[in-house]
Amino acid sequence: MRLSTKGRYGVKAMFDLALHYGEGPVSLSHISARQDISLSYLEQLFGSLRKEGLITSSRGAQGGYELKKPPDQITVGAVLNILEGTLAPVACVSKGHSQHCAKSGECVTRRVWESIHQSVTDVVEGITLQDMVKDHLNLQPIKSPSEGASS
Amino acid sequence: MRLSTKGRYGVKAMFDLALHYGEGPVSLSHISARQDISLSYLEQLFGSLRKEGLITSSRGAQGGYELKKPPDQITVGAVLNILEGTLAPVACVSKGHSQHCAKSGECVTRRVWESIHQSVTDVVEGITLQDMVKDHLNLQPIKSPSEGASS
DNA sequence: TCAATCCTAAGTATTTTACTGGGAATTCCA
DNA sequence: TGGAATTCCCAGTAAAATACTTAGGATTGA
Repeated sequence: MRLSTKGRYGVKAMFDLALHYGEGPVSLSHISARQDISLSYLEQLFGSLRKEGLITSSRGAQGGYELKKPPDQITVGAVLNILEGTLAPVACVSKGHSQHCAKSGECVTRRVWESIHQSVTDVVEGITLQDMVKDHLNLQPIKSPSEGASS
Repeated sequence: MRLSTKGRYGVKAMFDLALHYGEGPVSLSHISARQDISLSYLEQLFGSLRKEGLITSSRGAQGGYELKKPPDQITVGAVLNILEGTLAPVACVSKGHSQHCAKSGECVTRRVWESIHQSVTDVVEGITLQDMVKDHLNLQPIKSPSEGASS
């Protein structure tokens, strides 16, 4: 039940974009450095995310990527679905899966997998990039030049 | 986020044991035939399940496996935890994982993975083999009033 | 022009998965 | 007592998936 690096890196990278939302395009080299992810691997992931309409790109110098929608309108689930393919624990309960076993109607294990799938889906569809940004700001120690609060 | 065959087969097989709970040992060759799982692969899985105390074995002719506890005291989660290792979507939120990244305290992605892990755990810990048996009996078309449950 | 950047496809080493095989030990039953 | 049915154990292995890297082309701003 492990998430692959695609999903993990993808969420981290999208969070990074959310953190800089509204500041113009962010280059992959910056994300690569900040989040410690291989640049060329990121290129792959962002290709998929762009094709699926989550981000827009601008080429050339000073180019980069931006979220296509505000962070509160992009869920972690959307990112994971694109990069992981599906979050179904077994193939037979995933959405695009057309052919199912003859016994699917009376299959009790299938019901278990459906429950897992549903709960995972509910969780990830319920978390937006904006939520992550908010969390981040709360967790972050406040750095104020005037106060000089140390921790 | 796929479950491996170990987890899938393991739950199916344990469900089979639950269905025959109280009828003496069930041999792997029977489970193999009924659930359509390779016998020698099942041997591997049952080795783990036995070592972890979910089932007991009796060797020799007429031997086999039995649930060590009643079906309502064995959860799907217990089975999956043994066979899948852990249900954590990323290593850093799994239980036995001691070393964590320096930033774990302020890691927002980690919180996402924790939420997923928690929800999956809640679901699978909340389903017992008894629940599956009950479901199975409900789904099963009633065959004949005179005949009892023939499985 | 040139450097920074996106874009794409292909290649590859490593790891994981999903088994299979061989054989030893144990136990029931005829 | 012998043989069939079973668990038990460990090692091997083919195929698939993962996690990248490499190479190079296309685009754009300064």
